[in-house]
Amino acid sequence: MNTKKSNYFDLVYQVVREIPPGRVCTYGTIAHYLGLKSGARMVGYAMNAAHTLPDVPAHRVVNRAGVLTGKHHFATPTRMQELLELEGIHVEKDQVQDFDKLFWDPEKELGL
DNA sequence: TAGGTGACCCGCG
DNA sequence: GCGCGGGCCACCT
Repeated sequence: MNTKKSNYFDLVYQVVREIPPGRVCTYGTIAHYLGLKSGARMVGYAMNAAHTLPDVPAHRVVNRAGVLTGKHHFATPTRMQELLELEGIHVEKDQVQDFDKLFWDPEKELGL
């Protein structure tokens, strides 16, 4: 196990990994769920490091507007959208359709 | 060592 | 009601 890695990073990965297929979550929600008063920005940073982990579906994490803000950080700018479509999520112009319905709230789904 | 950036969000004008 | 700017903390160079 890692020893000098920020634990809160792993916490973000844990929540992201808990996101079921065909569902999406937001940075602010994860930050609030973990209690990261640091802000959703830190969650985005964790996603950047998520590239080191194979089981971190960062493509299921989008911003408050349901826009694939971080798609540009994937292997390819279209990788994120492709992955979401494979999950059955309709994405148009880098924007998640029915995002309001596909939204997955950990505090509710996990049963806080 | 120090400075700047960043996959964002909220508040104010 | 809408638009724009600032702010928060941690990682990177």
